[in-house]
Amino acid sequence: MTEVCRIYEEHHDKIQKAQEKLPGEEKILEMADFFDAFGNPTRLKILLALMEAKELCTCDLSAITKLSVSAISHQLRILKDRKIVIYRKDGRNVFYRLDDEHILNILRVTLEHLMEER
Amino acid sequence: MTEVCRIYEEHHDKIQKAQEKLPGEEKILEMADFFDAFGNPTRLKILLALMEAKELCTCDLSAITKLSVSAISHQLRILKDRKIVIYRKDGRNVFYRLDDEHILNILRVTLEHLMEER
DNA sequence: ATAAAATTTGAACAAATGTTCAAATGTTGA
DNA sequence: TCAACATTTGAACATTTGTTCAAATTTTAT
Repeated sequence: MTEVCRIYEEHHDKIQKAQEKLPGEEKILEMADFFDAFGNPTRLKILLALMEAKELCTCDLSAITKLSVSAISHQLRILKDRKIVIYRKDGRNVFYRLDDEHILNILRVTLEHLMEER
Repeated sequence: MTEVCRIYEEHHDKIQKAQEKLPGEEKILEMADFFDAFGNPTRLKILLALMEAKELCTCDLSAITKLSVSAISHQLRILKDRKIVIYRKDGRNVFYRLDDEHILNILRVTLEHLMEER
């Protein structure tokens, strides 16, 4: 499993340094979960819609994305659990927003990146 | 499938505007694939290691992450296909790097975000 | 030429994911 | 109190994903 190539000696310092600087397993799982939340078309549509509209209820999101209310609700739960959206109840509606400026930022930087031709 | 709640009328403009501003399906799939690449612990470890070390070969990455060379290679293929890393062959080694500054940026912004207590 | 080294590839398999459908929950207005 | 509405939830199911293992490639050194 952890074979090692011959340039191991040569690269030893580099490897050790990188290993030390790697965040702990727990932090890495948290970070992967965070990115994973953006890495699904349905969830991403929700986030992009919230980017435009600031605040939308489950039903609005279903209308915008043309996906079932149930599918949207299941995905909203994941986004909620991962602290990517926050919600506010008003009567029988539940309104969702992006959690903070960072989320908006990450979406913006990435959109920008993907818009560049390569 | 596409039920509509009673506040549809009230939210109609908001919904239409959000729908118009949503990127096309293809762009959304591309963007989701991009994020998805970061959303897996193994791939994220690879990226974080490359963030520190600039350039590493398959075997280095296996040593740093303590995962099998084969597992690393499979994941490197995905990162390569999605233009997140680039590679350079040197003899029997293949050296990988982050594709560009944007990738580094997104990793930095996200690390920063996750480091904030909430 | 040949053997060893570094990496890639493909098949197989278990685990995780995302949608659908039906039912449950909570809320409002009559 | 009841019916309609908005949302959530759970089970089921097909699809996708990620690792392992063995075999194939490619390159170097002898």
